[in-house]
Amino acid sequence: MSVGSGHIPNETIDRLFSYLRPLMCVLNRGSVTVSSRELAEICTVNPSVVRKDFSYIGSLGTRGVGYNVRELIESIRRALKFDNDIRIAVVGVGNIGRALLEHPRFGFEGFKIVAAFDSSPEKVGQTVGQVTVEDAADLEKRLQSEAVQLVIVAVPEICAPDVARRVGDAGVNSVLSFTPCGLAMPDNVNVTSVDLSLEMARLVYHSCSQEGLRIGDGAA
Amino acid sequence: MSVGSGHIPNETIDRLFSYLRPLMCVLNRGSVTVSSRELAEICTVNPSVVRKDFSYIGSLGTRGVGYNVRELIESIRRALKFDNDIRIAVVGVGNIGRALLEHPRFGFEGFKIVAAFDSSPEKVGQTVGQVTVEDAADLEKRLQSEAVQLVIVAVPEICAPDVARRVGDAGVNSVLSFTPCGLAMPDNVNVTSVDLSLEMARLVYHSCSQEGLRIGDGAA
DNA sequence: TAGTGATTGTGTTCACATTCACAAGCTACA
DNA sequence: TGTAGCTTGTGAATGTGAACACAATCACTA
Ligand SMILES: NC(=O)c1ccc[n+]([C@@H]2O[C@H](COP(=O)([O-])OP(=O)(O)OC[C@H]3O[C@@H](n4cnc5c(N)ncnc54)[C@H](O)[C@@H]3O)[C@@H](O)[C@H]2O)c1
Ligand SMILES: NC(=O)c1ccc[n+]([C@@H]2O[C@H](COP(=O)([O-])OP(=O)(O)OC[C@H]3O[C@@H](n4cnc5c(N)ncnc54)[C@H](O)[C@@H]3O)[C@@H](O)[C@H]2O)c1
Repeated sequence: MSVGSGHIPNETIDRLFSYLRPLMCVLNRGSVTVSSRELAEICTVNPSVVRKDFSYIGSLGTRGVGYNVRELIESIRRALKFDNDIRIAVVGVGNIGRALLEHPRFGFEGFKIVAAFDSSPEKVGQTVGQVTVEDAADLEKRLQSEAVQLVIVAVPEICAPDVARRVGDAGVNSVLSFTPCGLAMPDNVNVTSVDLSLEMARLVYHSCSQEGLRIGDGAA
Repeated sequence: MSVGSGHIPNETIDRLFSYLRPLMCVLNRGSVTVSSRELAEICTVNPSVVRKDFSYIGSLGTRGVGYNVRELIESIRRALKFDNDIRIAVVGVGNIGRALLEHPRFGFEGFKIVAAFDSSPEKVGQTVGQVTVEDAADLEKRLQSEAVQLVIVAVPEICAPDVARRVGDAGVNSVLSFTPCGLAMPDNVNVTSVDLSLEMARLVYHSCSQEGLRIGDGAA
């Protein structure tokens, strides 16, 4: 019972994606193979974690040698259903929306922003990044005609629930929201909220907690 | 053995923070108490999760009644070491940095951006949000004089490792980075990277996975 | 072809987090 | 005062991922 027959843990999914960037570096460096130890070092994880992660998507390595970098990248993308570019739309071209649209890196990583929407007449018609901002009134229709797979919601908090509902109705089932409020969504729609406040609170908490650990560091 | 004598699970820390926003709403609504069932419903978690989370920071509820909202907020903030405003600096006032500086919500949530830095002469001297952009050359000195607890790094990828190192040297031990590359940091510095690509990849993966589950939804 | 050194793949063990179930304890009311 | 109806707090069971150790397997060399 090997090749991806069963179920892949959530944490493994995340790590599989996070291996892609370092692997591209290794590939550009000219290496043909990479060992679990080396990759683990780059990603600061345990080597056995790397091996077990790869074991979920099949036996890709050669004992005594390591993993073929090119094959590995290919297999990870396949496992993550990341073969083709992911088609994205941005709703709300304010500070955040603009930053996303002008961010060139997404294009290199397999994400393609195919449309942007705003309700403000001033914004509609502007070209930002690779796309021209469209009127939010046409949202549903255009999401379908552009075969959008994922929508990034970057509108003011008060509008977010309404926008999210419309996105869901249009048949898109992945939403990345920048408003930390909970968006009521049907079961078939996955929502993730980017909550910077939470990240910051966590960081500060952990820094404070380890404060007490700095004991006995007198010069020895 | 009750009141926060032991160790609080990481997941609980995250959830405790995430309860704060809904609790503020409940408070503004005028409710004096809230039950674990009600709060769980708002946050879409299991009620027993809520109760166990609160049990880690002491016995705060009244059986048969629920939790006093005001006391609860107070206790959570205390447990998270969130009594005073967290002092933050932003390095790199580009698209992302500007969005953060102009975001008013952070102020209401207990985060205070006390300084911003950029290396571009055009940016230095500009006032964005509540602060005036300073020259990045003064970074270390100013981080210390402003008693900054957390630095948000929003500079181009190529500069990030250098900026991070300087921040660490200045004695700040919490860094929130927008570059997804791994930043080598001493052990006493906590780094979190905001990786939107990862979030998007995860969303799409899970949407694709549950595709096969839509079986037998013929009109019944 | 046999021996050596290196690395993968995985069964097992361990640690942590979620869920469940229920006794303990509070309020309200007659 | 006693009873009924909730809701909390928590021990125990369950589920899930991480760490570990080691046999299986490969390339290389003589
Ligand atoms: N800026 C930050 O650093 C930051 C941090 C955390 C969370 N957020 C959240 O992200 C969201 C966006 O932030 P921002 O700073 O870009 O806000 P912003 O005010 O700069 O931009 C919002 C944009 O949405 C447009 N808009 C409003 N209603 C709309 C609708 N119904 N349909 C389409 N477009 C609509 C507006 O015209 C505007 O262009 C907000 O909810 C904010 O709370 C922002
Ligand atoms: N914009 C996005 O949507 C997005 C998404 C994901 C990640 N990121 C990452 O976030 C970071 C910032 O993105 P951005 O869009 O704001 O970039 P940006 O180019 O708009 O802004 C970068 C700013 O940093 C300043 N800077 C450069 N070197 C500096 C130094 N040594 N010290 C201080 N300031 C310096 C520049 O003058 C500029 O103002 C980048 O690493 C980017 O890859 C951005």
